[in-house]
Amino acid sequence: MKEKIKHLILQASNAAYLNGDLPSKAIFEIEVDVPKIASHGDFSTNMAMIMASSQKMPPRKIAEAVIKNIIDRDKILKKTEIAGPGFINFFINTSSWLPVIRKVHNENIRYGACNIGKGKKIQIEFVSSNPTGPLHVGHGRGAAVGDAVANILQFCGYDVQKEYYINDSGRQIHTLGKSVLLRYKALFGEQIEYPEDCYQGDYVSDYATEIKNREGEALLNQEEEMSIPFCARFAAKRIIKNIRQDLEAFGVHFDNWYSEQTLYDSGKVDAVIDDFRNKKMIYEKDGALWFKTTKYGDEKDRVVVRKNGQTTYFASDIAYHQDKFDRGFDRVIDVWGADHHGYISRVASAVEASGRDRNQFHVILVHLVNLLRGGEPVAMSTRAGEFVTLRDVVDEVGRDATRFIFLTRHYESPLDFDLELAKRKTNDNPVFYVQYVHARISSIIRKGKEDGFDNIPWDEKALATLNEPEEINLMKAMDRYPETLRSSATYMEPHRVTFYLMDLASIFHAYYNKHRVLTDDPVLSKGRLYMVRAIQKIIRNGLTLLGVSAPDKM
RNA sequence: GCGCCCGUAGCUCAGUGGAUAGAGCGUCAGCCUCCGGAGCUGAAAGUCGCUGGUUCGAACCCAGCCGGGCGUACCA
Repeated sequence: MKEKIKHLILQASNAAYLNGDLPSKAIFEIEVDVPKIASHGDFSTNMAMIMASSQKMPPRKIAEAVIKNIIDRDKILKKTEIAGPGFINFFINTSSWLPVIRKVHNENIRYGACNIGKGKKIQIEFVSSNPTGPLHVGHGRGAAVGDAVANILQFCGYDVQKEYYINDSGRQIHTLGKSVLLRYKALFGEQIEYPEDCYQGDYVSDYATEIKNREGEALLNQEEEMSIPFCARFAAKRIIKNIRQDLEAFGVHFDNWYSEQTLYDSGKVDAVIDDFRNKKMIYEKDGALWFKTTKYGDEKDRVVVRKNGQTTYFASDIAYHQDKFDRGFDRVIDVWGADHHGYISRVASAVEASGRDRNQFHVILVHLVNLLRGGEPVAMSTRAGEFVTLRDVVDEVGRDATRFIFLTRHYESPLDFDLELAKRKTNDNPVFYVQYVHARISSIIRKGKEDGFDNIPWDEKALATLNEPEEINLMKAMDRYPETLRSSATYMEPHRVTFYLMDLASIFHAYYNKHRVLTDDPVLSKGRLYMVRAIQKIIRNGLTLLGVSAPDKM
């Protein structure tokens, strides 16, 4: 509907110029808004105020000229008015809202889809937790955000690939191997000092026991150069498997799992370093190799190869991001924890140095999750091995509530996640509020079938019975869904969908409370059934994009 | 010190140039012979951290302060 209004304004402005009502042809991007106050109409535009200086006319005069030239062929406008300093307010005929219901049914699960992506290949990499321990709630938030963004982008015409980057190389993996080996040795009665910087969780001992059962005491006599990598690979493999299972249980499925180690094995890291050395982007200083990230706005240059000859994480990241683009992605998105924000400029520099445009690379920073139980903070220490894992949370409060709550905030806002609250089935917990709409409508449909309303053919007369204010409100809300998705995709902000669904749910519940769908009048009942079924479809669409189920019964 | 993020109702948060700033929770007052009360209606509640600036118009943009978080490695 908003597009139609924009079209009318554009047409009117051109006509006004042609017949001399407006002196200038200059038409800007026309903004049409839904006013906050109902008395200001269904839509309004500020274009007359924006154009005042270029037209050299007072805004109200411009507004008059535009309104005079509007040709409303479809008779969607009930009236227009000029208000305040120069707003043009548009009031829509109630009957003009009706077609949205037909549209929802016709487009069905594609309702709200668009093609702003134009089929461009886009990769979104998220979670990418180190395989040194189980996923915690923070990773869960990243997973929920990344997955929802991916779904929304897909729905808006991008060709999306979801990737998990496995940091299976470097020091942390070495520490993991060492941790397991020490626990292993302890199983044979060796007196060992277990360092604080080793992984403390019980799972480390579990893997040690498993190795003991399979390999006996073979590792006791090996050099650590052999046994530590063995333990590391053994444990990492199992941890990755568990991570994958936890993510599947959370409803998150990746298209690709990419190993950091393969970047080294294939020589890509070395090749990138050589390449940039030749291009003088990498230079030697104090015995280390530095990348000139300052050239692209970073605060200081960054080390890629340490004095001791070991590469840094940044070295493989340069190769990794170059490889992403080499795989043909037009845009690359990384979802990181907010504590990594200091890393953005150096990776962005590397991307730019590789000849890509800066805005082809985008980082979504997901802020931390405070885990609470009944208002009290839950101890979370990875080192001490005391933490509630994502799996624990999903098992306790359920996948739907967990995912939905993660998406009830902008991702740059810290989030309190209260386990007791998440389990509550009240308005504290909006997931049920939204799902309840779906279940309620299913219930109405079941009841309707008993009353003989089954497979009802399309009937314009029935549709035309819809004219209650609450019904018009619902149609307006349905009409807003495509635009909500578009902005959610453009800004990569899934919480916009979450808020939309809560809003739609609220409007539905109010309607439900005031009016019956199944009435004594069969024509009216049919019309209302069309409408509620359309609402149900949107609720299901939206929840699906967020990775949340839409139950028929609760 | 420098950089990034945040500061909106008692609490948790929406709102990225428009008109009278919204929602949930909490508080108070109401609504079920009827499709699911996991629901609905109403009320009270605000100097949008502070001060300047930009303009017809600022919670939103700019500058400077004040508070909180994070980062500032030859860790990831």
